[in-house]
Amino acid sequence: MEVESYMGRIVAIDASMALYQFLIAIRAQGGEGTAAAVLTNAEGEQTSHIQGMFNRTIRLLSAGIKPVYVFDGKPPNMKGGELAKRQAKRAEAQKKLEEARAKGDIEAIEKHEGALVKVSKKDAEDVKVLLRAMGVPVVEAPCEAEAQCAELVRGGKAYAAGTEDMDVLTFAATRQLRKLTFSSSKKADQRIVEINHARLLNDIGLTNDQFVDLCILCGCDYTNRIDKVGPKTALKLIKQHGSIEAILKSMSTSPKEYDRVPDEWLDADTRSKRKAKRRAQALARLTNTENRVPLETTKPKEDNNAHHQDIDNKQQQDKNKIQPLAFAATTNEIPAFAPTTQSVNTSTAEATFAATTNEIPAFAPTTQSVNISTEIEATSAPTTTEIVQQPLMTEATENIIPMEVDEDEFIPVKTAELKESESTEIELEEQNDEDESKHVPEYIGARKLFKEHEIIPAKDIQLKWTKPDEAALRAFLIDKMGFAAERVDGAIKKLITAQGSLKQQRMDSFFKVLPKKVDGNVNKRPPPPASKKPAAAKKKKTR
DNA sequence: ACTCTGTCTCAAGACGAC
DNA sequence: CTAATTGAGACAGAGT
DNA sequence: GTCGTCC
Repeated sequence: MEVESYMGRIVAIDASMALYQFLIAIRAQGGEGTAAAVLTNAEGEQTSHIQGMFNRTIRLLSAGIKPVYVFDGKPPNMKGGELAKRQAKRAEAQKKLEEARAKGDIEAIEKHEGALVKVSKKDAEDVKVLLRAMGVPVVEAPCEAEAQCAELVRGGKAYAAGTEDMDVLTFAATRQLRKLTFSSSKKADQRIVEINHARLLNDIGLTNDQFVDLCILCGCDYTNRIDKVGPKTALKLIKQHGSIEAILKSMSTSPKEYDRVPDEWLDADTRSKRKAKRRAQALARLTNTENRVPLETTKPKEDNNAHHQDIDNKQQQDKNKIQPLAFAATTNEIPAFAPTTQSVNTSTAEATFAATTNEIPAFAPTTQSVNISTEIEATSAPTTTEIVQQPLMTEATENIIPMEVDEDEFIPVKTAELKESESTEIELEEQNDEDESKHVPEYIGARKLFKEHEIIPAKDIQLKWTKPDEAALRAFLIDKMGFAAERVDGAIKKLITAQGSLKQQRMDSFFKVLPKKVDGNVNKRPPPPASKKPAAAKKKKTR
């Protein structure tokens, strides 16, 4: 769509997301031997986000679009499992950044700084001050901003949610606008993309409930996923069975498939049964060495092997330790750091054989190691990095051993090691046993978050665009943030003009009764003028 | 040959003078 | 503890 | 359109 189509429309925007992007994108070019950095005022406070928000808002208003900015509240409870991963990642970036600084590696510094960008509470507060002075409404969401944006649209307070994040559709926003930054517009791929929720559901032939399930299957922020189920398969399964429950039930008839369902998705009962079974298998492995015999030897092709080596080496250099380990576990390849690297090329088949045999009961060679690591990550507390690395390290090392050690002396050694790692794992599981009985399958929690997210009802929100407070703006931007007075004055002039012309209503509101649109009436006929095919409306998220 | 998933890497604003 | 990403595109590998 | 600059 062209910008002009949205003249007079109210658009709800996730402010935190926007601020984050400004902080990443708006940087002063580093001089000689200096990394690019965010803009700051004399006190060293970040100002990039102020600059970005100020400009963009004026731009939107000038185009006749009325923005309402929605700020995040408290994060939802559920992100617990994911949280640990993110913390680990962040800590890693922090470390790398310091290393890069020590070495004076500009490129690396910039890269890792980008990964550490954050929007602090203060940054958000500053922007709220700015927006209020501009006469633009601000909404403080109790929880996730995307959910609140969706509510504003559903409740008719806004025409659409303006965000790149597909989650708003899962939150059932009536409409989403993407690429709202019509910068030097008119180019085909610069045009605003409108996605209509009802039409989307109609096109893919799902109810909203099913659509939510589909999004969960494809992978949302709140849950693990079923291995080997991506967008296509998920859609197929939902169409076939109608709900996640029905899909799980159907999968449960095939042990191989059911094994892919993450523990967290099972109800307490099934879950503890599965764990008991795992424990039994672990014990059996320890006591009965004959179990190690059967397997399928998947021979890697020579050239593939070379390729993986290459990747491993690279990862070892510039990635954290968890990743190469996980990689190795998944593929049964030998990690590059392994002491026995030399023998890899000559006896790949043997190595693979050994790795597979030691580890895993014949039915699912690759998934189990993955499951184990997920499990540990999910159950471990603050000290994630340590806990995760230990067992994986033991595992990986142990995979190597058989190549060099004689069977006879190998068995006792290996048993001892195994015992150690197994016990760690079991211990971790047991820590969780008290929660076990009240465990609710993860996908149900996610569903609840999408459908009953904490929000302020749209009817309780009044949005007003008022004349800017010129004095307040000058005080804030010039005196506090150190912006150039001349520029600010010029911008304020634009702002006043834009705000003034907002008073004019949309043309069609003079002769049409429906004010905001053909709402949520599911599958009512799609409005004629809508964008081309919302084929781009595939939900995808992999984290 | 084709389809799908999983993984990795990357980029992420806007103004205004020219 | 305060912080937080996201999506797209390219590509390899598994499965059919 | 590109490019340097915004703080």
